[in-house]
Amino acid sequence: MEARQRRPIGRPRGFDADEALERALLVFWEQGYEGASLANLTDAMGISTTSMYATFGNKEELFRKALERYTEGPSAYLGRALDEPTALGVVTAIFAGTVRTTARPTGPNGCLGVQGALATGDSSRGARDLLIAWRDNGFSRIRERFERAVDDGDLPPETNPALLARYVTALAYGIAVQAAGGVGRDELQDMADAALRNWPPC
Amino acid sequence: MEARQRRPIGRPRGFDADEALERALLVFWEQGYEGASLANLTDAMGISTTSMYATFGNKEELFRKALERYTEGPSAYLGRALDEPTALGVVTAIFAGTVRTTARPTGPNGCLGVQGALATGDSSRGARDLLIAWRDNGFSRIRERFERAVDDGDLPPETNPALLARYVTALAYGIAVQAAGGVGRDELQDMADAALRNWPPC
DNA sequence: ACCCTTCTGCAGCGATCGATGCAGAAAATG
DNA sequence: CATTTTCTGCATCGATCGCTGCAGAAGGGT
Repeated sequence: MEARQRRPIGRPRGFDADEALERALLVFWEQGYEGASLANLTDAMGISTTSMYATFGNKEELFRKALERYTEGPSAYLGRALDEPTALGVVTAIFAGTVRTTARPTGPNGCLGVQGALATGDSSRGARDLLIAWRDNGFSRIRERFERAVDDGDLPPETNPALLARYVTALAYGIAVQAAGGVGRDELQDMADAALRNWPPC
Repeated sequence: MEARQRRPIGRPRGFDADEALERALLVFWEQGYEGASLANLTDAMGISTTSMYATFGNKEELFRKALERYTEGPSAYLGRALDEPTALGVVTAIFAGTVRTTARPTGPNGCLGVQGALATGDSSRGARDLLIAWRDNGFSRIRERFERAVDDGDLPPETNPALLARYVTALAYGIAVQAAGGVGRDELQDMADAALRNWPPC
């Protein structure tokens, strides 16, 4: 069989779908799902609504794909953090990644997974539930990493991994909320450093 | 002078403005500023849009008044917490109040001051900025309380009150985000208790 | 009685919401 | 060349958005 078709049949796309999705991600990140209108999105993406619907489906599907891109891009620090050899290293990397991603010198502040659709009307419940599942997935991965740390003897055997994961995610979400309100990167990093001086906290 | 006019001039209101505002508060709390449409609000309030505009001004003013009601009602625990004699007592009360208010057996979950308008479109920037100021006010009151605790010798003199206040508010916002996602009251309270076992954390 | 003031119900305002139908353009295929 | 497939630009859809004009109702003052 062939390695890959040279070009797909039919008229080729007149824009870069990846770059368009990146632009859409930035709009969702800054304005939230409900605050981002189709006009906002397509303007930023540089395409017509027709092209958007043909390529991405609809607004909710576009949001879902933007969230995937966010997970593999700005939020990819989580996966790397979980590979740190110690629980302390994991949490240090999580907090550093959270601060770096949510309080940025340019671009949107805050976390898409938090502010994208935290409280919504009925018509946006799909996006809201999607983010709830996204956050829950992050929590579960951290909890499982702490379970392994307990098994490794890295964390004391009496540690409650779920409780500890709740603590870490809560602090990370709190950092994201503060960053969304304009609190600066240095102040948030100092706070995270201070919180890490007591580890494990419970 | 008289104690009070018996009745104001003109046709009297056909509804209880306080109760209508309470209903509006619940809608904003659950659906956010952008997710709460005028139809949602007036339906819940049991009045017409005309009466709403005559009584409260417009949607943004209604939100402002609902936030005031929230501050003096569900969020009033903050003021009481700051009156606790020790910094540890203050933080314990703040966390307990946050958990109790954001993870409720009935009614909206989460914190209006966080999820009411965290990321919005341009047309809702007023509500967003209002909540940023609301959160900043809470932060400042906690920071000032910690400054006093340092002066009192209740907290070590090398304590950074602003940093500590960032930590407390971050954890509280994190609790609110988790509660908005459906995390239960007991689990959040256990986490807060565990975090308090190390105090001050920095 | 009469006027004045305030509130309510109905209807509808222009604008924007997310989403589509359709004709033609741009490519591969034959 | 003609055919097929896919994508684009234009125009627009019905629904909903926040909001308001207006006539009449419901009270007080004189």
